[in-house]
Amino acid sequence: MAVRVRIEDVAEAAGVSMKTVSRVLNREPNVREDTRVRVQTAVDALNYKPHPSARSLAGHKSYLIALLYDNPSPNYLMEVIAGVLAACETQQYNMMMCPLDFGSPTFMNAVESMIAHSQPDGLILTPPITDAPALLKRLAELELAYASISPRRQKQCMGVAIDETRAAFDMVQHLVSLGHRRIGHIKGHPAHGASDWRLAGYREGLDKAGIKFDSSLVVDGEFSFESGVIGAEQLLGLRQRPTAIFAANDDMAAGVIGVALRLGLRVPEDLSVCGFDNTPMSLQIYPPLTTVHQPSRDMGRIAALELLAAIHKREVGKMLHIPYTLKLRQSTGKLATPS
Amino acid sequence: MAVRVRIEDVAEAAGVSMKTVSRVLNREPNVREDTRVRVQTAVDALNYKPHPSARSLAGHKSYLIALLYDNPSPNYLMEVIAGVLAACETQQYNMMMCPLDFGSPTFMNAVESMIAHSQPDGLILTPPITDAPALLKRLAELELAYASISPRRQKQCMGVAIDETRAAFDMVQHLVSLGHRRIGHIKGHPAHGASDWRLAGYREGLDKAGIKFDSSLVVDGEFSFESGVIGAEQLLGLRQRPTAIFAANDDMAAGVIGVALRLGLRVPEDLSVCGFDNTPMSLQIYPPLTTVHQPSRDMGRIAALELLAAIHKREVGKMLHIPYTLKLRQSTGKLATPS
DNA sequence: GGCGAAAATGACAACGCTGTCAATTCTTCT
DNA sequence: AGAAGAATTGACAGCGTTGTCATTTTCGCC
Repeated sequence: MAVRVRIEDVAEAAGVSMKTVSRVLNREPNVREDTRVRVQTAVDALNYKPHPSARSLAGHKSYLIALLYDNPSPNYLMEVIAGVLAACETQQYNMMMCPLDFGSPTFMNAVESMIAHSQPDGLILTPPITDAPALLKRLAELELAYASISPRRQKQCMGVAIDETRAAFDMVQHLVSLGHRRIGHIKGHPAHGASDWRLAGYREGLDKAGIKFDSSLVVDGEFSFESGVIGAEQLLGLRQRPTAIFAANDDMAAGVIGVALRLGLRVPEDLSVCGFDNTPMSLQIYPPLTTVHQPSRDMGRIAALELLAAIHKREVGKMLHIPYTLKLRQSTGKLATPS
Repeated sequence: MAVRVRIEDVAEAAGVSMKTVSRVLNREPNVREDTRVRVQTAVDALNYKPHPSARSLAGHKSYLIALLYDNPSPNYLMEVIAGVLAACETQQYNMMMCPLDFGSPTFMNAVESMIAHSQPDGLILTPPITDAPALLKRLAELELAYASISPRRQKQCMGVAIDETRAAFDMVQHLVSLGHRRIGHIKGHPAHGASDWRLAGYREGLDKAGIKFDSSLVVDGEFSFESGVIGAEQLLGLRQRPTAIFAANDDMAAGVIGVALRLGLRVPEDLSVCGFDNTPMSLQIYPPLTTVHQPSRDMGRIAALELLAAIHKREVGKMLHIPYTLKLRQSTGKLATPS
């Protein structure tokens, strides 16, 4: 590789001092428009790229944001990552990945060590790490900025979320509109706020339709395919079994469909099934799954943009809510025989 | 945060010069054992972490490796990432993610720009980016080290792979052992070496079993669920349809199962289906999919370790082959009625 | 036109570490 | 014991930026 172009070279080419080039590059105020143009021209002509480490060292910033996650769905995380990277690119920032074990006793040690070593300028938290009290407390102490994606307690932090309760509510309304009255629900993992919100939306949906809540129709799950299988076995083993099952995510819904087929039930003629998340898999099973689409990539991008803005302006952002979409597919329908 | 502990502080605590501390930290030779211990003790006592940017600036290294990928399966990529991160952690390295569009005319510009900006010490290439001639040529020019995961041409580069041909061969043998003679194959995306290897293994498997190759039983695919659906419709629409279909990956196999169920065929009683990759989805469809497990996490880890070794020792590594596993599940079986 | 204030620019010292090379200490051999 | 050579250690100058603060230029106004 040819020798590196340095800020000094650009300064000479533009006939200004290094510091002025630095100002232009960092969009600092108090630079005359014509010198700004002159510098920018020199930068482009020389194809100058500032040295990240030098910037970081001199500027007392790492130009790094860390993405904290704990074993989420790869599909979900990859979408979030794509969004965060897109946001970082526009602002000369980098993203580092931080896989963590939320439940582990060394969780906070791992976080401390990561922070001490990498010195990120900010963090992006994904569920369920959004809701680790010890972590949030420590970040406040360190005055380290963070943005949360779908945190449980949304009032007190910056970040982005969708109205999951409303989405679940809409989904139940969809089932009701198809004629279903006995609607089962498989809950999500108790550590995730999403589980509560989706259950709440389920209950509100029943209320709205004037259907009495029946606790035997709600079973525990933990977002995994296997827990969906177990939940489905419980629900479909009931004397009066539900005609529709709303699983709190797609993986569990896939488990439900598997059990239904195994039991000789047709989907959706004998049983309607719906999930939440719109994973790629939801289109790859038979029948394609009715679900809720959460714009994860946008959420990653927006969370990162908020975080970067907060880092620059040193002010707190707000929790942003963005729209979701119901994906109505073939796994839900009217009953073949009127119940 | 408290004021940062610097190498100077450690040096003072240990009663040596900064340079000696640096030597201990970087495992350089020519340090007496007792001073090494003394320094290490001071490092631990003060919980000293070297400042990455300062190290990078002074050492003319970025301590960064870049992971290049183009829209692969999220499941696959997340496994690779986990492996690469694990390897990086042990050596004080960082990983950066580089999503790229392999087919785009700006592909090389994107790469150049990333390299110029981030100055990674090495790259990890994932399929199909492993096989971009322009990229490999440029990396050779730049003398930038890289490790390839499952590249098409394995002789000339460092990296890691499994014997995909042999795995496909084994899979066909499995189908033959169940009594199948008319075995269809849906090919993968032509840009991926894997497509060729798996097809080759399919043909070798037929040869071994003394089954004549029938080109009407091999159809094009491109690794997507949808292409699996189309391929299955072709194969199952044949006058004499196959009794088993070996799809070149799991997504396509899922498409095959969907079509089979839609046509009223039972799996595996009327049709055996198998895939490749052992994605989580392969366990979440009904019936669970027979497939080949590729240890992607290990492959990521090993590729990163090779790369880091090469960066340190400035010497070229070799292509490593590691074992795969056949996952025999319920989507393959004997025919219900002898054909 | 001249004055004071504000805007624009520049000089130079950090930032925290490693490379270089010189200085010191230890070995080994005679 | 002394010399040569090897092993170990240290002093110090960068690495390429930005922060600080001084200096110069421009502007508004009487």
